[in-house]
Amino acid sequence: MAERQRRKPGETRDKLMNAALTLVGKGRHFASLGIREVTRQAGVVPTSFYRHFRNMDDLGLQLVDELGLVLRRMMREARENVLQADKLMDESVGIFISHVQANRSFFFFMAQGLAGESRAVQEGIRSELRFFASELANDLRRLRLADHLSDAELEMTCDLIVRTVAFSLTDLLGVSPDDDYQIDQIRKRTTRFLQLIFVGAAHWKSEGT
Amino acid sequence: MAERQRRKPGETRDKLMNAALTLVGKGRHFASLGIREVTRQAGVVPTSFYRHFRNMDDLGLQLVDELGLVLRRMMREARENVLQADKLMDESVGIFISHVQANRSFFFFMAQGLAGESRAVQEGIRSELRFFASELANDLRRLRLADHLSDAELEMTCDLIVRTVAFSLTDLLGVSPDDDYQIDQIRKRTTRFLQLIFVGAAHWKSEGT
DNA sequence: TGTACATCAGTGAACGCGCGTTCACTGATGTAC
DNA sequence: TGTACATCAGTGAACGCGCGTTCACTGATGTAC
Repeated sequence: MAERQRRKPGETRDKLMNAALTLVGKGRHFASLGIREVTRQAGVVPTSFYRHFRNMDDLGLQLVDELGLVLRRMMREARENVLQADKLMDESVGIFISHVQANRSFFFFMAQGLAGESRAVQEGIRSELRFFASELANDLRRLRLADHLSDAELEMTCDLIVRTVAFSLTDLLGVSPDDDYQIDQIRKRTTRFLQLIFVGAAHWKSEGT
Repeated sequence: MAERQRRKPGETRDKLMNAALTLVGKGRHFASLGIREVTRQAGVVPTSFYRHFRNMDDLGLQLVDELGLVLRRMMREARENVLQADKLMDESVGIFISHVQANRSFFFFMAQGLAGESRAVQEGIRSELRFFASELANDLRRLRLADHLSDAELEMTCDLIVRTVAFSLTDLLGVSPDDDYQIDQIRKRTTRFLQLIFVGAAHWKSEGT
């Protein structure tokens, strides 16, 4: 081949990152991927890898950054579409699930990375989740859905919500993307979890804990 | 070497499983471990591996079984020690944390396996968690702490509790085992999560959801 | 506008190494008679 | 109790292969004058 070199800048870089994601999406664990394997999947010579990444950990870190973008897009869509407070949970969970379906590989990567080999990747994903929780807290304040909670209590509630949704992610990824019945079960269960947490938050103060 | 062959039956098998766990405990991901690496750590010749396991996945499956024993021991201890209902959560979380500290490698393996490469390992761990949740439901019934909840509601609550604790596991494993301050923070946060869930469960019915 | 040069992303060949797996062999233990 | 044999967990040598990484090279693009 070797037809054209130096196409659009960053093209090969993207190809490599997508190749890694593709392999992860096929069920491989990121920690077990090799450089030659990724370049092969990307249709690129092995040496090209080093033009863009120092090693696989480095590629992982850059995937975390892209993951951040995916999460932010999801958040934006949720904010735009959730207008009525009473449907907040239903719709948010729905948006979450549809984004997971549309970016399955990314979310596989995220689920793997939480207990992954690279401490840096782990920290990156964790900090994305923290950011997510704090944005959620802002939104709930804005919608005046948490007026009776102190900042610390609201933060705790949002933290628990994000964790619960993140755990549902592993349910979702364990099921075929075509299995609508199972996916709907997960959707319902996740929604009920969130409702339970909200009921808890609503009555938190009255317990005097 | 080759001093003695055929010592206690299963001795080498245990050595291999412990070697894999040790490597995982050192931060390696199970999916990236190799047969030669594990046998090296175990101080055993590579060919010995095949006397006990077909491949690394097989070893992983057998680790899941042992993990089950660890979890059952933990459950038993919790049942023996939690006598007063009002300290139930505090003490249970304490027992959980001390067992994680005592079996760190096992819990690393568990956290990794939930989003792991082998579908079988994943299913095994998931089913351990389900079992745990159903045992918890039994206990809460027995202690008459869930009288106002239907079976389905109680099951949901216990599921959420187990998930929350499992997620705290990843917090715990991300922190040095000597960092008492951070561990105490995690302990407190987890306890508060559980309290929030309990408050939610206590007021669930009154919402008419 | 044209020319000279630096930069940079791609290439293919080559390296030494560790990997998973096979094989035939060894000797201790368990079992049948 | 003794003997013959099957079984089984260990061993070390050997295999071919794919791995990560290096190197010198190529040619397109960007930049200075």
